[in-house]
Amino acid sequence: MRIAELSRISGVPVPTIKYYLRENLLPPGELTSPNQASYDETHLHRLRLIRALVDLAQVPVAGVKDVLEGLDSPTMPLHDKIGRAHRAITPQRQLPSTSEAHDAATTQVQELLASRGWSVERDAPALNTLIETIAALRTLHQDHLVDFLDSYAAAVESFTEIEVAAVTTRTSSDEIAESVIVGTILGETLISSLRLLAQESISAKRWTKPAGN
Amino acid sequence: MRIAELSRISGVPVPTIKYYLRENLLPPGELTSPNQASYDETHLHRLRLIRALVDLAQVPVAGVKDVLEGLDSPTMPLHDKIGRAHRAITPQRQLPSTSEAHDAATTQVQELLASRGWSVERDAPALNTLIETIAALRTLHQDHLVDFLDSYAAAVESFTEIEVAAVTTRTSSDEIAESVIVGTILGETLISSLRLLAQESISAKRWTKPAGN
DNA sequence: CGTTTATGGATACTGCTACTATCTATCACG
DNA sequence: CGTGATAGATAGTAGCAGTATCCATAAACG
Repeated sequence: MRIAELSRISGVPVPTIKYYLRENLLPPGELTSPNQASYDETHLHRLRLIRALVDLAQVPVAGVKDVLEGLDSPTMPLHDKIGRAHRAITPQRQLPSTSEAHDAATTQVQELLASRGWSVERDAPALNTLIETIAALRTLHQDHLVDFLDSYAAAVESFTEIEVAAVTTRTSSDEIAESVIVGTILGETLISSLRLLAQESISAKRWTKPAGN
Repeated sequence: MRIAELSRISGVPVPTIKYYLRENLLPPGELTSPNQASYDETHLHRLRLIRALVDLAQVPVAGVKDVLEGLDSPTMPLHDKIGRAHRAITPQRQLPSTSEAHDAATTQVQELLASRGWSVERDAPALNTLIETIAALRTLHQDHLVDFLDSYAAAVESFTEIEVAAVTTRTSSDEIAESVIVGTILGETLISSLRLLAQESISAKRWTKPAGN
């Protein structure tokens, strides 16, 4: 198919497709002549993947590029591909000169990892975010959430087990990487939406009738 | 305290504080003379809240403004304040002309809500995101995650119960609104980080040794 | 009491991201 | 053969989140 059809089916404007081609998010079509290329199902699929990551999961284009480079690599270990996905959805934060709250949070996180038996690299992108978030919650006098950290972690673990189980049902090793990455990134969007819906439902029941400010 | 000290303690540059003042994210200090104002603990706290939402939770400044306006309103029902928080973290998406996948996803979500007994407004911001995400997952041939939607929802419900329990331990109705909003927004960051850590740990165990790419 | 430094308020400018628009030289198609 | 689409290159745009500059004061210091 030509670019116009690709655009029509995917709903992505032609100039945007050209932009993705320029940025190497999308591999070039097969040139049939100096100014004619033909695109196929793989391009359509890739384009849909890009839009899902950008629109739904709010991943910046540069991050999508990293993720896709990982997916396209035949030699990169899956664990490293996952690392790219994680980095794509956890913005790099500059470390803020160890404060008191920061140190306390670091300790708590270390304890949590130990008690749960989670082993992660010390420069895992999410580690910093978790520490900063806990420190922020404490500084904002919202310790109550932090007190339940362990329950949260337990519930989260059940998520991840579900996910791993889901992924391992797909045995084709070609597909498993994309499955994991999409699951990681879009799964986050999915869970987040579910959480907000659950919250709205509970909030409606609890705080619309008794006018509790 | 003066602006320089506010800046020093919070780590936020003076020009940025001025920017937040301009945008009415931060209430003006008390003027002691035409060009001198003094700020207090409430300004510091508000500033920290802004930074947490902006830096940690990636909420756009305009969204933070909405959320804070809600928090500052003495008359707005809590449920509406929560609505503002939800809108702040779910970017408005333009609906993409009902497609086949979209319709199927809509049906599935309706069934989920019914089976879980969740009652939400039909224009809840998260509803659309959930539907779009499910549609995208199916279009990308990643149905496996969607198949576990109910398990996800169950686990998510346990989150929210934890949260509600945590919040209700704080009875001061003045504080409850901020608690809920901060819990909603930073809680998302917290859960997301935990999930990534759990995933990394599992991924390390599963896919670094057997080179399973 | 004069000089240096900081401040409030207003306006302008910047860097970054994610596109859009335009242009040119083909090329396909009726 | 003429109309319209296309690849590829270059330039321009809108929105966001700050930064920078300026001015007229006011505080702090010697």
